[in-house]
Amino acid sequence: MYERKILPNLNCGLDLIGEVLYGKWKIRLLWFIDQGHQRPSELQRKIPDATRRVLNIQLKELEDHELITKKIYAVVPPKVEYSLTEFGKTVIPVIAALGMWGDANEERLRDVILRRLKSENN
Amino acid sequence: MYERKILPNLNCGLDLIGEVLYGKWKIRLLWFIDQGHQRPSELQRKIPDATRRVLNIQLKELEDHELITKKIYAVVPPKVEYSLTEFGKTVIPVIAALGMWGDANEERLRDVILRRLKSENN
DNA sequence: GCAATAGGGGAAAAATTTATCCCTATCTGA
DNA sequence: TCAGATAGGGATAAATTTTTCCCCTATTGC
Repeated sequence: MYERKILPNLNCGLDLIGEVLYGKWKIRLLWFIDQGHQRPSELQRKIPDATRRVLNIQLKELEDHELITKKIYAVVPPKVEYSLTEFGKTVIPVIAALGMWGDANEERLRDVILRRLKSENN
Repeated sequence: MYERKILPNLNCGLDLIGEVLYGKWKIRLLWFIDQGHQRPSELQRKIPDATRRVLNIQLKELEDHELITKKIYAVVPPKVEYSLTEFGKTVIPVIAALGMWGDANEERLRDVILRRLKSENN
């Protein structure tokens, strides 16, 4: 496992939430789990751009941070289900706020993001 | 300037907001600018763990994404002031929601984050 | 002349995060 | 018997982000 060399700042609320929500797919994972997509394979189908590997890694981090729990059924073929913890549920409204702002400004955001990409790759 | 090799996903609101808010210091920059700390040196004092260089880079990105504007005064020594655009102001409540959740769960978050760090560096 | 102030930026290194590739199991259905 | 589904993990490469280091501009004050 990778060992951090630079310790994170944990001074204020923004630092703290950043520490648990940063990660390319974490917010989406929480969102889809909340929507009832609890099995790894479902999540992978919902987030096809992520590789299985990263999703597993990020799910593990979410679990370590107590936002989700993992239930492994002793059956074959294996079955696993993730659920939000009570704590995890409290972060959903915050994610919803992020998504709503993004949706409300969809066109403009797409526009400025693409413009910047083009000038980068000028 | 670094040229991306993997294009970002811009499918949903969450992708879009992620694209403009990701960056280790961006949220804090927006927050402090909103609080009235508009000059680069002030922002640097507010965020001492970031180097000048990164703050400049991230401020430039926020500017490209039209969340802030930069005003350069033709004086010596130079004076620069950043302000939120109208668009940028609309994202502040979302950031506030992030910060409030983080503050409300401060102890627990610090606890789980530190626990995970220790087991990583076990 | 030299330091301090205020704001920048290039290049390269280091840190961190993601992606790629390959392997392990077992059961079901064709 | 072979393909596919289900879940997982190690090793390594590649991508991306952040840090480090060093340099530049111009004026004011001593």
